[in-house]
Amino acid sequence: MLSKTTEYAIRALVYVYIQNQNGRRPGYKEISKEIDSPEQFTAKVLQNLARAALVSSMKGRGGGFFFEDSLAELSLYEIIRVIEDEKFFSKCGFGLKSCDCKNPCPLHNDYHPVREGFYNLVKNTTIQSLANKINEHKAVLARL
Amino acid sequence: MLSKTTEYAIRALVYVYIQNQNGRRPGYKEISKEIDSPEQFTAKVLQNLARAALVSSMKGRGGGFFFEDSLAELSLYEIIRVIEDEKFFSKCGFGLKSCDCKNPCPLHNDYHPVREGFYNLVKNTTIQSLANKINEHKAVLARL
DNA sequence: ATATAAAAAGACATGTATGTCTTTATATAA
DNA sequence: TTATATAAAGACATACATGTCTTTTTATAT
Repeated sequence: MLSKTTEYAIRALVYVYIQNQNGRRPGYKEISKEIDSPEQFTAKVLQNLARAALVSSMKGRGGGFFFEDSLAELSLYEIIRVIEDEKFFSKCGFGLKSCDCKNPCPLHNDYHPVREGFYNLVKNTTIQSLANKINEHKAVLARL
Repeated sequence: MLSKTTEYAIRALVYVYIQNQNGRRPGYKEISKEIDSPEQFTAKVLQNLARAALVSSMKGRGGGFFFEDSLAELSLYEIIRVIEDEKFFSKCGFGLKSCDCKNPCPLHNDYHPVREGFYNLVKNTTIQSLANKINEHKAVLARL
């Protein structure tokens, strides 16, 4: 459903958020090790996220990745929008150039609610909500 | 959600089925024109479907693609299984190597029903049910 | 100032999905 | 039996996702 790149992005940001809560700014080497993702590739992904201002970074000794304290909750939707291409949420599941309830493809009526379910999921899920589940030991960030 | 290849496969098979009902065996040139897909690539896709015995084909003059009369309903799930890789329906949405209700990733509880919804969709939708919607003018096969 | 640690950047490598072109095999019609 | 129409097959091309390697820039510590 999500691309590997997006998966890395989400896991990385959740890790960054949790470490920030501990007063730390992790670098990409630490991050990739903790979330079990390729180091250099993760660096690229974080670079893109920083360029899109979804996360902040500092170069140099003691630097790393962090969220501004002022930052609002960051939904998975906003991450997907930066990395993939949000057209997923409007695209016809059958591959037609145009398709809606008025002029449906034969899959539309059944596909639409599934797509909406995924849309609601990524709209309502945030880096913070995921981090909370981990902090409460209700889930884990990586499993090797 | 579905790859382009799978979309072509489904649209092609629906067209084949409808034409079979009219006593015809369409070839890949006709099929690709009618479903708006790349001609040679569609030929490859149909070739793979025929090799997997999801559809039958006849070479030579008057040949083309068709379903055996004896054939049971063909679900989208069976097509996906041949073309993509069915692991989608068990894969962790967060990218963890293992993830289930007992040992969940932080996305699991919300993602699981969405994945199940898609699974039920492709399990319950068949080439025949899609063709029926088109025959009843409740939907269309292509829109250019 | 200099060394060090970190992100940023650019070049390159690999794999997979998607797509095209040409040739071959085969069934039917004439 | 020859021509024709068709699927099958193989080689090639392109785009994008994924991943690695090396160099550059920049902030901090000493």
